[in-house]
Amino acid sequence: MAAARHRDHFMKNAESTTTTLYQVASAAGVSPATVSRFLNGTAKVSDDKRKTIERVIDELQYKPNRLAQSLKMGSTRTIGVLTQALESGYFNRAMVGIEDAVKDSGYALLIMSGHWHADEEAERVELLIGRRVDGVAILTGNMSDQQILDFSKRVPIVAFGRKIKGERMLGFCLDNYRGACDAVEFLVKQGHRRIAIITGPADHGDARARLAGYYDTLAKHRIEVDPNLVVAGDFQESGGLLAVNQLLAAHQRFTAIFASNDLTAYGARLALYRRNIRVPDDISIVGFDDLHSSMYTTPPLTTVRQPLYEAGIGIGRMMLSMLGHEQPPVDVPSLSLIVRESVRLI
Amino acid sequence: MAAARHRDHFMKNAESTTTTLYQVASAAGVSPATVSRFLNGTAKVSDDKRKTIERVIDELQYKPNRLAQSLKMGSTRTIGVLTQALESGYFNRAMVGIEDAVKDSGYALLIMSGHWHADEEAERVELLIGRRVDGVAILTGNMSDQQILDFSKRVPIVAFGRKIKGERMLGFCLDNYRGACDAVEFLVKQGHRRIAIITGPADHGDARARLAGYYDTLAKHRIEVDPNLVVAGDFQESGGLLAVNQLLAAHQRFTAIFASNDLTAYGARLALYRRNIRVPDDISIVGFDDLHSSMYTTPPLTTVRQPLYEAGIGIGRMMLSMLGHEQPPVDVPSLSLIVRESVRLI
DNA sequence: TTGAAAGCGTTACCAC
DNA sequence: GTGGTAACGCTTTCAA
Repeated sequence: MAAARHRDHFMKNAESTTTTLYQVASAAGVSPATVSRFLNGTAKVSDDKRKTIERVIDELQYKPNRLAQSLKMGSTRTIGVLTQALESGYFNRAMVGIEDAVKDSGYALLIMSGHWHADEEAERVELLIGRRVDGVAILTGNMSDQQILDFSKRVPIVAFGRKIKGERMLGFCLDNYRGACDAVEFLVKQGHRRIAIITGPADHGDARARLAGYYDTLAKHRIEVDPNLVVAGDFQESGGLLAVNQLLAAHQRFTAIFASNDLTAYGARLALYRRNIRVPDDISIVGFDDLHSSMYTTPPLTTVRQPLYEAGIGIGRMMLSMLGHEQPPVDVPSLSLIVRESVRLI
Repeated sequence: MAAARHRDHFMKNAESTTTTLYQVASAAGVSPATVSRFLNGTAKVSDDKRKTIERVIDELQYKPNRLAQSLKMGSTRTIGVLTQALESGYFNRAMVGIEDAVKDSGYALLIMSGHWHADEEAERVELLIGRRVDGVAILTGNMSDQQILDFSKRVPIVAFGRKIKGERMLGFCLDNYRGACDAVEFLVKQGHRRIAIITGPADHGDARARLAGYYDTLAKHRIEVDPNLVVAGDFQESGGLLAVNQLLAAHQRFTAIFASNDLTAYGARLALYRRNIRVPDDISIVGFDDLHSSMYTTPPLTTVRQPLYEAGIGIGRMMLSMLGHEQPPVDVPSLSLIVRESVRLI
């Protein structure tokens, strides 16, 4: 499809005639100020004038130009959102929450993704600010806290996955550590002692918290951790698959796997399937995140649910409230273990 | 978390001082016009002036106000995207394509979702237009072609999943019918005769095309279709699950299931798992879409791949080219059957 | 209640 | 090359 060819065709008649408030005013025989006042309810407008203005407005199909409004008022009524990947079920769950939170506020979301790359993230935020968003929501990522704090001098920020707080900046986290403790605790309670963990990226805060939860819970139960059972993943299915292959190739003995996130669990589960190792009969698996699809894996995955949607609502509301709009309180539930069918009692 | 409480704290010192081009001009001892010319390379600027301007600009950390630019130039360099759900792996794959296509163009994406509801979709497009996007990309949805055509009088549109064409509007589809034919053909070639289909929503064009492919392919092979084997789904996992339950409860005989999309296949697969029916040993499944996760289901799903990413690239490029930016051609590959492990030869 | 007019921060035309 | 200045479409004093 030679896209370029369409150009000439489409460029002509590109001038959609836009009605301006000024035109409405003169057609209605009043001043622009009056029309503006009518539109915004800024002041009382006499009944007869209001009538004609109303009529003219829909005769002319007048729609205010938000650009001009924004320029004048210094607010675009737009919230920038820095996500990491448009295709991530994890982030998008939160995104839906944000979307719902701002739905009726007149704010729109300007979404950009940083792909877990600090430089790219900073560049996107810069872009967002350049576009004069009223605030930006940052979903985790790899920028330093200081970078974000600096940005918050230029624009209000709410950061998800950070505990930083500042003048015009709010940050909040879910307790990944506790979630991981719960998961491992559960495994232990089900009689598992040799529990492998497939970690997330080493530079990822959440991944580290989950790993810490693993270590500490094992320690708490005086279970010695076998370093051979902690193997690196990457929060992707492929990493989980590779990790299990590696475990198996090295003939490690283990009865359960704690996958640092659900995607990892999916990969792990496939690796097991390939070798005819049954889940949970032979090996138990617990994941982390509770992606929607974890309800439909075979077997359905026991996993730690992150209240991402609620977190999204929280993010949206916090932003709105920083922007001066009264918001109802939101309580983000804590992480909770969802017991399904991928763990067996031994 | 009582979001409202933060307000007072954050509202003060909300006035970030923004440097304007005018300030740069006077600090550099030149006219605004000159600064503008320098910034945009619109005309030659003498070396000494350029030097001072450059210096002043980064002393003052000047960043042009895009709002003012947009107002003046009549272009926001923003493309509106109407998707259906922020959380859909299907749409988001295309979204990533769009994102990549416009990445270096200076355009940003303003994304809104219509949730498959014609009214909401129209409302969003209206919002998008109100925000003066330069063009809008519409990803399927339930608006009528005429509605879209009407919108295209106000703003350039590229519509994915529609075959309509207009003055300032381009539409293109993937060939769902052919894809479905390929899927069913494959099943038949593998020896299946009693093939159930779990359909998508009846009012969904793609779903209907897939159903038609099912009927026609069976007919082509002189296989009589048993109406009991066509059961309704909803493009969600739950629908697939229910459908299979229904099939099984009615004691229908069948050796294969054609799921109208991958989510449906996941649900179907779980229903089978619950009854200890093996896939593909007892029942074969083929899906449609080839979501990323279909590579990691157990067994990995045989499915029809939709080149959504490439379609996204196409959408982005078509948009850009309608907007007057020369674009490289893109060829969107056709649908193709990805044979994995969920179908058995009988 | 209403209007005139001064911006908001740019760009671009018209002179010089 | 460069400066003055009129827009772009709106909101909001300030007067009347």
